[in-house]
Amino acid sequence: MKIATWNVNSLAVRLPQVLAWLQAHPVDVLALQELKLTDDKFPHDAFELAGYHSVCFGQKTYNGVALITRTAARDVVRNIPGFDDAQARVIAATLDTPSGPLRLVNGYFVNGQAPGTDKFDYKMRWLDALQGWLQRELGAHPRLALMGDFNIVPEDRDSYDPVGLQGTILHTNEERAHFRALLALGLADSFRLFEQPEQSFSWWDYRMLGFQKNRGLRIDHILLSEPLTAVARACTVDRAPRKNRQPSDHAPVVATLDA
DNA sequence: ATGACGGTGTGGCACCGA
Repeated sequence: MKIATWNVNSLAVRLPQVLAWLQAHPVDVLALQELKLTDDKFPHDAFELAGYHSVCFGQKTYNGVALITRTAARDVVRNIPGFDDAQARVIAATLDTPSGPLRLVNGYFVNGQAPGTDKFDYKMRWLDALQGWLQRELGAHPRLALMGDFNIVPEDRDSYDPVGLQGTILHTNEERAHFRALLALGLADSFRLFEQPEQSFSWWDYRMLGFQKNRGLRIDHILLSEPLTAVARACTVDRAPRKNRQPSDHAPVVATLDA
């Protein structure tokens, strides 16, 4: 099976591209971030016509996440239980597969603006809460994938300018420590399970010909628990949609699992 | 040092993203 994540930067604008991508890449799971629309405007019908179920958690203008799935999802959780959050950033659900239940956690992680700001503090509190909740989730759901826009550059090789951007947002030691803490829960970065081209990124700035110059960051990730890591067969970034006429600034990331 | 690009909202622009 294939599971994918894509920050679409407004589903209202990107819906035709998402549907076209799904037709060309009929993945079993597509985790979407930055819907930028409320639940009453979510296009469930369009996904149903394409052969998909959908569950969403949106809000006006900012944030918003959804899970698009071939089979119906159950046990849907919105945001991090016990963490009071005005922003819609997490949706989790379970799929029943021939290999057993598969828990999906889709997150639009906090950006954080800059170290020392209120937004950065919020990012740290949000990451603390996520980590505690995921530890419990992993106890309850051995087959778990944590996927989404992490807004964290895990290592220097995941940035177009690791020296110039050292210590700046998405690159700080604090953010990277949180990423490693997630791995320490028993998760693996599926992208690094396989050989990859150098300078592989998942986001490029709209400005200054960022994509054309491949000045990007790898901030969209699919982390797999141990039973899923054992059956992982590939993980790739699909750069093609970034070349569309009206692209998201992010590209989809796709992981392939046996069974 | 700044702004560049794109999306949203209700605007004559500001805010936010990464």
